Amino acid sequence: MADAPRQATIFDVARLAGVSHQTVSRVLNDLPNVRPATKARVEDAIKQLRYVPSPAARALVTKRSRTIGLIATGGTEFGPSSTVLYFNVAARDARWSVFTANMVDSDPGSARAAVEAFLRQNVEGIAVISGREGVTDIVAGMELTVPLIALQATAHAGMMTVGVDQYAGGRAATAHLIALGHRRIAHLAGPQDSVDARERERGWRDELAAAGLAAQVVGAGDWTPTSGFAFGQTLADEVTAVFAANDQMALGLIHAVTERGLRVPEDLSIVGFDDIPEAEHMAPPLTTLRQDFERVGRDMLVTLLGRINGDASEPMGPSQPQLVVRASTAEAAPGTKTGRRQATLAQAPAAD
Amino acid sequence: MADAPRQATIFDVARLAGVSHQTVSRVLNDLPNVRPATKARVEDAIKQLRYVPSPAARALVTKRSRTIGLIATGGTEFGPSSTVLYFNVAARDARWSVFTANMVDSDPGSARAAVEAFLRQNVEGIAVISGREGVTDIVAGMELTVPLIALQATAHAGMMTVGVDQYAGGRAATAHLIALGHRRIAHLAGPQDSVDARERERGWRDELAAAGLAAQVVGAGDWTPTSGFAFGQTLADEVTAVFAANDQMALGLIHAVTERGLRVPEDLSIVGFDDIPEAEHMAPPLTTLRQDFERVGRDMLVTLLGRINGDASEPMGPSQPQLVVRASTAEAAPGTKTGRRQATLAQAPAAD
DNA sequence: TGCGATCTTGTGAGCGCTCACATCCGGGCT
DNA sequence: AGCCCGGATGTGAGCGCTCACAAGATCGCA
Repeated sequence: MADAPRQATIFDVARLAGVSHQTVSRVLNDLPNVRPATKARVEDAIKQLRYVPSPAARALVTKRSRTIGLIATGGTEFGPSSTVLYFNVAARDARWSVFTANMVDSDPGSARAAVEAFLRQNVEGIAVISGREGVTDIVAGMELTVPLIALQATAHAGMMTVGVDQYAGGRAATAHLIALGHRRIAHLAGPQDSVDARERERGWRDELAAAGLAAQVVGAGDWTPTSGFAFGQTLADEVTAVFAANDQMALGLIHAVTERGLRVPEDLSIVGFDDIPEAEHMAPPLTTLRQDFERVGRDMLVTLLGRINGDASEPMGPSQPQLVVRASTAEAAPGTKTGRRQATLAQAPAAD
Repeated sequence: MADAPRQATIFDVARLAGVSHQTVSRVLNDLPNVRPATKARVEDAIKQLRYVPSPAARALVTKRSRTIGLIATGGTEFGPSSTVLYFNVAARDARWSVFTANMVDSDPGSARAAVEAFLRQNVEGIAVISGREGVTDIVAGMELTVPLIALQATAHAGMMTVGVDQYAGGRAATAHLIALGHRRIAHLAGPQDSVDARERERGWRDELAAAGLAAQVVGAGDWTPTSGFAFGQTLADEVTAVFAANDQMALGLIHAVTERGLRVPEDLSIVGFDDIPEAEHMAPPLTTLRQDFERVGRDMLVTLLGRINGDASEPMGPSQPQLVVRASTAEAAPGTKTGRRQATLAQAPAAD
């Protein structure tokens, strides 16, 4: 309900300012060769009429829209959703609009359909925030006419990526455990269609190899606490430490092993990944690798806008995850590395 | 890189089909009075040319855009982000596009700016997924010319709401604790600018009153685990149960009281709210109230589209949260309700 | 003082579509 | 056979803007 006196058009402004519509357009687009006095008059008229240019009309003729399409998978997981959040925030700061398409499944058809819908809307760039290789591949394979940016993933021609060095994170997590004296370090990996998951696993393997240790026990979860729980139920006894590919799985894992009578970290050290807000308050507080999702989201936007504006420079390299040591990791028990299953006898509560 | 033989226009289709552009338009918009044979010819041409109508041109003349603006606050919290997710999914299913504006702060100016940007883009409706009263108020106060929908919140003229019955959830949580024999039931509320938080608190108060119990201890957190932790550090001894306004705060609370030597649920029962994926695997698994965010997101979209299409029917009523009983609540210890601080002596680990 | 070079401003077309209206066609009626 | 009516199709205008170009104003220099 309102005063609907028809939005003012560029002609209304021109008339009020006593100039031609083209001059108004010049002012609008900040083109040179407009006398300051004229410019001021026009700006005045604009303000007076509360005029705002029509994006539709503008898009119709310029084929530009100041709009970006964003494809996101990962549901409500902390990492993806933070990245999406800050991508959006950065876009708004830059006065760009963003269309979002969330995929719950990784149905290739719907990814393709989303891209086509974006293109139809004249988006000037597309961002893919998805760990799922499939989705990124589909989009990258579409011979887009607009710049495309994705989270670090397998490289595709013409596609830029931004992200966090997952491999380094995997190594750091493992190195931390090795430094504590652990020798049997299992890995609870993420889903295999996630590049991040594979990179973390590769870091774990390489770090283990560098220390002359064998990489044996590896399980694959699906990022959920429940999959971590399942892994914990079947974990072999001789393992003294686990590097879980994310914090949520670490939580489920802790739950499972605690239920089996093991203590964390006395009997089993656990490292997570992400540093979700809950990590600090888990029982015990979780040692993990923090990723700077805010930075990733912003970098993606900035890099994409740069490319849209013809800036051919390379995107900035991946940022480094940061090890946050809390209470879920401890020195490996010296001496025997088996038979600790029975060790869970009562102790007086430790004072602070 | 690409074949850029200029997108086909409606005229190209018309020429190929041997009809006028207007007939093509009729087919496009599914208008009556087109001979089936003609229609078929046109559809054929469309397919052949891979023609897709230009939203910009269409929007320019119709003032419609098949686009919705979504304002979201709440960052990466599970509830809001799930709701946003399913709203987006439902929109895509309905072949509508959605612009998203995330607010990190509740700066009134930026909410207003977001709405104006939406309007400029000819959005046909606006949705606000925000617990923060401020944001909703701002938008509701803007005399929009398009339908507006928001999460359940204070009613505003012309604004529809959809949501979950938070009050009922508060009562159910409290009733559960009362049924277990608790008499000193504290509440850890959410931020006071959240209608949901206040409704949950009101439910707690009313249920307590209905049972003839006094509502004394109440703290206000900010939804984060850390604020729950702080509350737990200062919780009075005589309290035997806490209803926390969300699961994350419950987690921090558990952490704090555990650190103080209390056991959950033996010494303190705790109920959360939301049923985040982590709840099931907390230590102990959390009793909580599940909200169906997927339904809320979908309902918002459906209701909004209905209103856009002139459907004046009332939105469906709020859905009911569901109590999920896990291990963080137990019968109140009979007899003394004080002095239990010292009770945390060692016990043999319970077998399954 | 005059004429081209330069700055400033205006004019017209057209982006791709829908809307309002005009025109055409065939069949049922007298 | 002639006429009217309604379904099928075509015509032209115009949404609000930018682009290419033309024209007018200004200035410098000889």
